[in-house]
Amino acid sequence: MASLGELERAVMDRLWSADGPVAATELRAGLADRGVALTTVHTVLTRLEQKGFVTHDEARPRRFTARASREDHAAELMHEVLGQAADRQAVLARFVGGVDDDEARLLRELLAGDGR
Amino acid sequence: MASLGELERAVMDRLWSADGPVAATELRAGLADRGVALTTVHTVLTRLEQKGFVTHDEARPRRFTARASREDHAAELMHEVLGQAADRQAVLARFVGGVDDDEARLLRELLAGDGR
DNA sequence: CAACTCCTCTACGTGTCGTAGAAAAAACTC
DNA sequence: GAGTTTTTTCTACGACACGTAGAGGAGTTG
Repeated sequence: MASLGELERAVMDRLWSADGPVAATELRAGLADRGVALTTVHTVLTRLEQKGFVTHDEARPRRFTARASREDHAAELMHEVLGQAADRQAVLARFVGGVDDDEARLLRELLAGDGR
Repeated sequence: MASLGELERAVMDRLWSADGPVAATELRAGLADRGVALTTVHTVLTRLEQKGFVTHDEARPRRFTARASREDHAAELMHEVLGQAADRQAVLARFVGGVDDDEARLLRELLAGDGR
């Protein structure tokens, strides 16, 4: 379960917030508060690509895109955690026990739709 | 979100499988395949305590216990992931979309119980 | 082609984790 | 209770991940 560092997460956040591919320079601008060098951004992007979270096109100022949406990523993580558990039912029971009312309602609706 | 290393996870697994507190020597025996030294086990236990995953009693061959059950731990992780998401509804939707039939059935039952 | 921008390669510092020895502290044995 | 064994603590080191970025080459632009 490859996980993300501080800066890596920050970069992913920008990529997720953007709609469409983003160039390294733009990403760097978005991270201005951190004052990181452009090469740093590149390094992080390379690592994120190795981890499979990011892709880039072939155009020349390279443009980077998150592979999965922020929500898909979170949902995938949840599935990973669940998948690694031996007793999934027990985990789900505890998980459901911890969701608040609104979320429980939403879950019920989501599950009601398809009569599987 | 403190995460676990390879050996740390192995130790947690033993603690979770055991019913009741376990001494370091017993843990080491359970990890015989790895051939780790007893001091290594102690180091790992100390770190796991620092991370809040483990407690020990005051009896003299110290006995260690996992703070949360395996299932609680997994459920907590899932909540952590969900909690960090901005749009929880979207995450839940995708999560539900990915569960298999059995799990969906179970979830429906779990949610049907309380008419919140 | 000269100047500029962008990308890749390489590298270093720091923190975490697996690993364990040395030595203190406690327990056990006669 | 002195000697021996077990347990615990303290300290340390190598490997690897991650934040960080310089050097230098590749590509773009005027």
